[in-house]
Amino acid sequence: MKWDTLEEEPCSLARTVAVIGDRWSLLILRECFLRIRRFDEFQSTLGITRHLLADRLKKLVRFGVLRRIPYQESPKRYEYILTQKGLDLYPIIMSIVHWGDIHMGDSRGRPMLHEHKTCKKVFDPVMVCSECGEPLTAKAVHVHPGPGARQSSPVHASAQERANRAVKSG
Amino acid sequence: MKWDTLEEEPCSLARTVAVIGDRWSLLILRECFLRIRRFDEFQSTLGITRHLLADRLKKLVRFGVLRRIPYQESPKRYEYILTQKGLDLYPIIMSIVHWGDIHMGDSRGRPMLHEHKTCKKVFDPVMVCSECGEPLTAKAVHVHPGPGARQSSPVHASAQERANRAVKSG
DNA sequence: TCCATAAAGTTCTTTTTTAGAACTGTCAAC
DNA sequence: GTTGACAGTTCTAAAAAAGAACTTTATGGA
Repeated sequence: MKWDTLEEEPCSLARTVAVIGDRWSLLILRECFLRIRRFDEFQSTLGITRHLLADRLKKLVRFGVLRRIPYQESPKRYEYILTQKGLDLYPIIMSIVHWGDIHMGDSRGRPMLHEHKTCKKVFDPVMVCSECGEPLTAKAVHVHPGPGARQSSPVHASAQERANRAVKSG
Repeated sequence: MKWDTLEEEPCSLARTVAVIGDRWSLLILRECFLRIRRFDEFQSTLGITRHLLADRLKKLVRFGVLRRIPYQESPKRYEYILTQKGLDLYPIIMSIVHWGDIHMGDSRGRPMLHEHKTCKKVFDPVMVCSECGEPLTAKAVHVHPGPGARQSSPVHASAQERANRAVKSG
């Protein structure tokens, strides 16, 4: 599969994975939510190679997740800040962190705690149904094709599979 | 950064990324939640190379996300099913899908719709605070170190950065 | 003037991963 | 006794990442 075709798949997961589905992008976004903004800050905090960092930042800007804005002239320097589209990634980041808290912890306890400014309490994120407010589980959800589904084919068949079908039917 | 040290970082995001932070793992897990279980099913649905699929399945089993169980003898055949640890990834998958629905859609509408069996309605996932039940936003959350945080260092400084520090202080 | 430092990259070479295709082993069915 | 399914493994070529040095544009001293 070519990764540049992934974002065209009729699958919202595949399309999102095209944007943030690699290790560095997720770590970069984590830093963004921790108020990191500048190239060298990302580089020294993450230990990512400068080449890859430049590449990933470019990609995130291209997809509208980050915006590159100048913070000084002569020499021109830029920083990277989350757009609204980027801020909307928060539930993804939080659910990833929460799963790690529950399933990948060591004996020392959680690396970080999250406090809700609204209620002043340390909290966990909970995913609920927008309609009834009940917590969601995989077993309580039924999935069916929507208007953007591909006609009569697997949910996100690959380029390779489409080629296979073309051969079989041709 | 070596990826095999990622899971030891004092950061729940990094630890989770060590397990599911690559494109194929996320796509494989999506298939798992759509009831795909067998090697060739994964392979033909996703178009992943057999080599990588074997590798990723092995990794997910090693981390306890999937369990490899025989479904027939002679010849022995196995299928891969989600453990509870794997099922707990559901909020991550759902929030990824939802972000794609909102931000990566095309004119045709959503590829898939989700119906909550409990209330019988098509829904969106919403992330709320476990303590007060209000929807969460990045700006309303304050992050501070927990008991498992690294002492006086960046949240998830890399092996490279630790080496740098060692050089500076040595 | 010359040197050092800083930020934000780019360039280069080596190493690791991935793609793509074919091959293996074990059985069942025809 | 040949075909086909399943669950992989092996091979080579291509792509991506690691690791380190270099570039550019400017500031701040000695």
